[in-house]
Amino acid sequence: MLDERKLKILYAIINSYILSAEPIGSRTITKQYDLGVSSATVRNEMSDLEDLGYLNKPHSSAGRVPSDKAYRLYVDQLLKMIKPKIDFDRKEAIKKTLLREAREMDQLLQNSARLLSAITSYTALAVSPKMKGAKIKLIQLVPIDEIQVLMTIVSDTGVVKNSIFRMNGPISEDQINTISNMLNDKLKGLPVDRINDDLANEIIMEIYEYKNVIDKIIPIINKSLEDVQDVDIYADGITKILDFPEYKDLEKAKTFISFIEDKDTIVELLLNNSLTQDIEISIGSENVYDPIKDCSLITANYRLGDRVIGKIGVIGPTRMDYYNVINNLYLVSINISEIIDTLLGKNR
Amino acid sequence: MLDERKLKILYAIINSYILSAEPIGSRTITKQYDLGVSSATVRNEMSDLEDLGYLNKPHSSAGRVPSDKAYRLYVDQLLKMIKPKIDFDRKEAIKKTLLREAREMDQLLQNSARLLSAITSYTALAVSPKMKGAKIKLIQLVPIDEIQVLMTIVSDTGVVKNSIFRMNGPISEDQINTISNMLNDKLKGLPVDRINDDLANEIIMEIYEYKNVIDKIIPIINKSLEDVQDVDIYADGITKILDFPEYKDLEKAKTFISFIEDKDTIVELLLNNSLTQDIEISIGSENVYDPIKDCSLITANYRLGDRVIGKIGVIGPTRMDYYNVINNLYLVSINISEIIDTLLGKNR
DNA sequence: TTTAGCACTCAACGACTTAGAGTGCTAACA
DNA sequence: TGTTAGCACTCTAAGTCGTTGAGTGCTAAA
Repeated sequence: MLDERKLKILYAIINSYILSAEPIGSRTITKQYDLGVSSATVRNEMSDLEDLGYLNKPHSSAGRVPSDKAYRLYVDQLLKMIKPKIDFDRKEAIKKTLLREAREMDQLLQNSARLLSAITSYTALAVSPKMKGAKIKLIQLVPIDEIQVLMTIVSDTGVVKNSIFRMNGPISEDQINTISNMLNDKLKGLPVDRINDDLANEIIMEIYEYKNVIDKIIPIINKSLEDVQDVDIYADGITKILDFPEYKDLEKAKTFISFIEDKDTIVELLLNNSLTQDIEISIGSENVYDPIKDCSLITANYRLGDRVIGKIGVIGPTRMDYYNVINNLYLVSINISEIIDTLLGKNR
Repeated sequence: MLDERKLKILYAIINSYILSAEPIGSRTITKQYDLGVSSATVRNEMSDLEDLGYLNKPHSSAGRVPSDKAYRLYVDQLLKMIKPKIDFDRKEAIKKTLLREAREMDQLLQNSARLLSAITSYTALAVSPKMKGAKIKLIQLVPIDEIQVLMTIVSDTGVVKNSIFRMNGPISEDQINTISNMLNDKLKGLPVDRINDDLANEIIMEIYEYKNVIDKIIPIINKSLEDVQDVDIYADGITKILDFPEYKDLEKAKTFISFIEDKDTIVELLLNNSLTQDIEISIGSENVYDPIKDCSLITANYRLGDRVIGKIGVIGPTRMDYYNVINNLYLVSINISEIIDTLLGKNR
């Protein structure tokens, strides 16, 4: 669509703007890049690029700024070239950092967010493996005392969730154990979100002698299972956004930080888009949520085996260093998948 | 030390400054408060108060600003008058809000932070019950598969901690159960921080037939117990600090937010001071940590029975609305204690 | 089609002025 | 001796104004 010279000029502007955050003029381009044409020519081309929607002018006597459309073009190009080459030394170095003091999933993800934010100097996000779609590996009830019972659920994605509930009346250890075994037999291997009323009734039929107890327990379990579906969010480098001139405005900064602080929205942000692409990028106005309509979000999946179970992401101004972010996000994500495999793998 | 008129003028200045955040001049005082003297007299008194260290001047032709010493005087006075009266309607209203969707400890504390921040319009903090000093109510090992074992520890403060570890080789369910029962017998009722090498050796002696296995498990358990001592931090309203004119400076705002984001420091901040006083206040330079040397921190304890197990707090500019904060913090804290008692109580 | 030249635009910056709030001192007063 | 009116003085905040410089867009020539 764009001829080669226009593309060259556009990329030059994007590169300069990513570095300087200041509107780029025609002379800056001709001085910094050897295009073999004069600034007047560049000026004409820039005017065309503006008409085509790739550039914007903050005001009539300022230079040009890339539009979201320009970044989109640029990023799509980038994605084609970036994937094939993985720097293995770099990958192993990242792995080493990720494993530092990370014996469990939560520390692994915490480390990932921290590392990503440190490398990229943007805000980094990570979401813990989602229970939805995960299979129950272990469900267990343990009496804590006469009326309190601890329910523990372990998923095949390595997530452990606890829930304490109280019975209406005393209940014996034997009763609890019987029910616990029963539940385990029935539910092991099932997807978490398949536990519904029908299944509950089936369980009740099976151990009818404990009907009274089960009747009381099932709704509690169901309620607990709702909580169990919760995922955790790890965010790091939230204040880094304040370093960028586009966020020198306090009101903007506040909106952004509040947005990142809101766990529920971030979960939606990360999990509500498709899980098919390895690297997902939404630029500026492509974002659904108002507070980040002048940010870009880049996310990557991590997996257990071949199943996508969670996401990590980086969010920053639209003029972010896409190359650096995409590269590192990708490296971190495949490292996470590998580490999870060694933590949980070998045994499905 | 200060005569009555000086006190009256000082309090007037503090009150005005809390509201306006702007240096207070002698005329402002005489207009807003009926002191029965002229601005010239007030001027003389203010000069004295400055010499005594209760007031500061931003520059020679500006009004005066209260010093930390002034706030300390003011707050100590306030504390004497505030405690006795508890508004029971208000207390119950707060309780209702705290209990909304709060079936478990983490939600209760989350709600507390949210509510406190909403009421006070400052940043609110809550720390989950500390394991240190808590007694083990239940410790349990469950095999997840051939080599993975889930350890669950429940404390009498209602904290549940999980830890998954892998054995070097396969281990039978019976073995795990025997060890689990053994540990439970030995450790139940003991303070978490009393589990050390001596005790480990004792346990090993007792079930010598499993020595090989126990030898492998004990260090893993010890390592896990370290993690178990971790507490969680709930923060809410971090960005509220940006609403105050004293934080219009981006660099200051950044330092503050980064400080609040650093979980480890916040844990120290909340737990490292004495637990004896119900309400603890540190004003400006009284704070140990540089980033909050122009903030005031007010904390309150919450309890299980008569044992202090955690803290909540509010942090804001030194010119905070101490009366409002102290009052609400106190109400929230006694509500938390009451709710914890009904959640865990009756059974020590 | 490209380019040199030039008039025009506009934000950013510094210099300057003004307004206003406040202080501190002095001298008079109760 | 404490209080107060009066006044000169100080200093910041806000507004005005000209200047600078980067940049554009148009025109006409190469």
